[in-house]
Amino acid sequence: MTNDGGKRDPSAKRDKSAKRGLTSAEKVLGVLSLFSTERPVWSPERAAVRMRVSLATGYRYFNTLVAAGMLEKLNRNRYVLGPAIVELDRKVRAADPVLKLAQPVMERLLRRLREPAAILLCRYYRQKVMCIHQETNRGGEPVSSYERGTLRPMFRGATSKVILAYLPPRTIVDLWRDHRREIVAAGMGPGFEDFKAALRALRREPVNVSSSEVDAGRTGIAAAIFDASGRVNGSLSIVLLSPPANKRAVARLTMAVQAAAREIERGRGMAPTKAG
Amino acid sequence: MTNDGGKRDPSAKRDKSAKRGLTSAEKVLGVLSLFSTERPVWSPERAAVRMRVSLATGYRYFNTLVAAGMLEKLNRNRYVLGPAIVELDRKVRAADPVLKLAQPVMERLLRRLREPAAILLCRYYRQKVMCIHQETNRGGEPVSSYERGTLRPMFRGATSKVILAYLPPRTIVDLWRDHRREIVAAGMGPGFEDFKAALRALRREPVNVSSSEVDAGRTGIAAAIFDASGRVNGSLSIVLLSPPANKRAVARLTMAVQAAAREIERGRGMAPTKAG
DNA sequence: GTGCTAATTCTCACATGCTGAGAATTAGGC
DNA sequence: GCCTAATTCTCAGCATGTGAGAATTAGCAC
Repeated sequence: MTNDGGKRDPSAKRDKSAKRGLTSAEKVLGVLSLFSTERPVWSPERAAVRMRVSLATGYRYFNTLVAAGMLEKLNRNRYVLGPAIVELDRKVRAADPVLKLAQPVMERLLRRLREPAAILLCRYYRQKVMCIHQETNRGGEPVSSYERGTLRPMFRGATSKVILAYLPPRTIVDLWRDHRREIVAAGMGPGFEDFKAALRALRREPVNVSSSEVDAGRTGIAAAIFDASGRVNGSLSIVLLSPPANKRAVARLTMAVQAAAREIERGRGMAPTKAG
Repeated sequence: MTNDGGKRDPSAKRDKSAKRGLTSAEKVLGVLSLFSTERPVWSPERAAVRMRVSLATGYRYFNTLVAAGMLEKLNRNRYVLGPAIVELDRKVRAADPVLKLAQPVMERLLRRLREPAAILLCRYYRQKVMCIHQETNRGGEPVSSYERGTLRPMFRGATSKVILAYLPPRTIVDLWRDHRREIVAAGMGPGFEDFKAALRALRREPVNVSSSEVDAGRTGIAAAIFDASGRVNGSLSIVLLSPPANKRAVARLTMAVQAAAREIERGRGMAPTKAG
């Protein structure tokens, strides 16, 4: 799904999974990850080649995805991601307790800001950080790169680093194994011990402030959000579109984002619908 | 996906599809439609019972969906729809040319309105109408029932009726077959000829105005949006939260929504990315 | 309309791999 | 660190997914 070139989820069992071929349903679902912003339209033929299946099977896959609404036939030979996805995301939003809690807090936080900024709610997803919700005091456009569903780099930017700092040890090990190069480039190397030390350092500050690490000229001020059992759930961050005026301004925003994160945490507790 | 109780897509071949059982991938995808706003959390066991498969297979289905990111394990026994859906919807939005064109038009249209209102962009989807985008001049909350991904009834409300009016004959026949009761209740019966006459009547007006058909006290003013080959693509509508002041106000809004729809249509033409 | 070509479905035989039942194992909670 | 429920594993049997190619359909040009 992450379009990372077909690399399997590294948090899955690493021992035997490599051997066994993909199940049929996995291959069908895999078709969805062919679709990207750069290449939003696919034909069954081209997909069949990419998935290493016959043309007939390519059509079979597309047909079952179309039947599920996950794909939509634009016209002869041209398919795009389908409306079922839109409907599903609505359900995801409706079922997300953190989003529900965070939204009003984010709106309130934004209203207190005088400078052009965006407030971001993000979470960890597959060795990256995904934007869940954005509030902005501009006409939307200038910060559109942070909209819901966008992925951000794991090791750069306050939004990500504040999550990274608190990820469970297993995940940290996996990240080191899979992204050593990137970690070193971000100044958290060169060894695993250095990386862990960098994370400890991040944990010492309640809020992370980073400038121009993702987008030039932008400053992120981020606080982690924890769930009831103390695990990191995501992050809340203020993204300033232009460099902050002075130290005092940064201090003020630091306080504000931290307070907002704590407020979101306070709202949790009531368990969502019970599963049977 | 529409949660319509497992009813199959009626636009599919109706002759032989009934006989053959579901393919494996179809069943896996079918699991996703168990999740709803009312019941957002499922266990593999309960899903296995609902899908008429063994417990082991229930776990297998959940595992492949989790591997694809379509489901996420909250904790032991509790699964929710996963972040891959969020990521996919981002791609859907990025690939939607109508949305891209409509958004600025909708913002501009909204700014011209003095009264509390929402502007809706909608489309046909599986015998219903789905909201694709919403712009509102209130604090979001009071019109939240129209947010992206929401389904609206096919035969009530201006937003839907203006689409219904131009659906292809095949679809109309299917709708009559599957929703006769509802159509009659909406005053478009009692016979198929009456239904077709009602649609003709709708087509005679460029804009449809309906009051309190979906939500009490609300008025919808909607215009159809057509694609380059003249097929109905969706609808643009103004939803007034309180009854309009007078006839003149309605006439003004009618003009405005129609002009906006034409503006969106004018923007199309440039073909999206070519498929291979 | 008529014909052309490419897209799409169909047929069928084969073997892959999905399935259910139950045993074995793992993991949370007290 | 126990205990019970959750989850995975094993395995045999057969349903069904698969590829190759033929048959059909649908869009498009003239």
